Amino acid sequence: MSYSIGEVAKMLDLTVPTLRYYDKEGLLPLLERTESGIRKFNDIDIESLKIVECLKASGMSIKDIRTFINWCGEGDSSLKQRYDMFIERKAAVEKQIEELNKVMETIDFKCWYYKTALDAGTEAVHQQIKSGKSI
Amino acid sequence: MSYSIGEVAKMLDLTVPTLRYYDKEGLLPLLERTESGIRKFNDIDIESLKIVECLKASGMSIKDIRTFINWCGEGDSSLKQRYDMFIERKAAVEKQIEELNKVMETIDFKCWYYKTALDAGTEAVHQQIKSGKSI
DNA sequence: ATACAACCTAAACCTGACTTTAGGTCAACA
DNA sequence: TGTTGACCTAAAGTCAGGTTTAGGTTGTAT
Repeated sequence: MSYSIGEVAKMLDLTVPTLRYYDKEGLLPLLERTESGIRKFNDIDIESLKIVECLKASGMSIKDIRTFINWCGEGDSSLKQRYDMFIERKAAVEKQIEELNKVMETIDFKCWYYKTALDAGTEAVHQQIKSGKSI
Repeated sequence: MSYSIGEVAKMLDLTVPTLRYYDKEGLLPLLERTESGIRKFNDIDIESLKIVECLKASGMSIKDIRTFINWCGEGDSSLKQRYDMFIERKAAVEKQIEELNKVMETIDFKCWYYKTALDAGTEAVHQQIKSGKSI
């Protein structure tokens, strides 16, 4: 099976220019073309793009993703680098989740704060001792 | 207690120019100054900045944070908007955590994939049926 | 044959969130 | 009194990650 750039854009919820940009940035080094120069994506390209999206969602830059893609093209000699990179990504994502959990606590407090204020009709319900300007 | 911009930068792990930028962007509307124009941060400003950081970490833009800050200055008439905003933020953060958990699954798989490949000395250990290019 | 959508490139443009630069003021210490 | 470090502003610069534009080609349906 092979897909046009427009089909892939729909499948992965990306725009056509974004896919061209990724290609230009070297994230699709093995992408094939028709004789007339039209890109032909196969299932492995789609899987690669899903990994690219995963790495992007983990907070990696395009430049660092390209480094990884290049390692993939170098074969077994880069296995250690690639392993280390995923271990590092794991730690980074764990840290982000932790951070978001802390953010959630604050947001949950604010939801309660504004719900009670809204029920009371006024934020003054929360001004026990400390008064004055506040968000 | 009041603090200089440099002290606040250290306390919140921000740069001095970033704090000036936030001020210029209207995130600190009640910030006081000395007669000679030097910024004087008090404890409530610090708390406000912590909320700004929380909202930023939840994925909000400076522009939208300013809108919220402006609502805070409008008093009780904006309670509903502020409540709704936090409910929306809660949903947004939940979605991000969910997304990161999916990302984690893929990364965990890749950690396993590369660990076994590394132990075997070659990625070929994973090529059972489908062979060819792959990341 | 002709239209029309989908494809192509190169290059310019855009946005957000800062950072850097340039030129100046202020406050405390020796 | 001088000098040093921290403060100030306005304006320009930076960077990532795309998006838009302009001009052109391709392929399929009528």
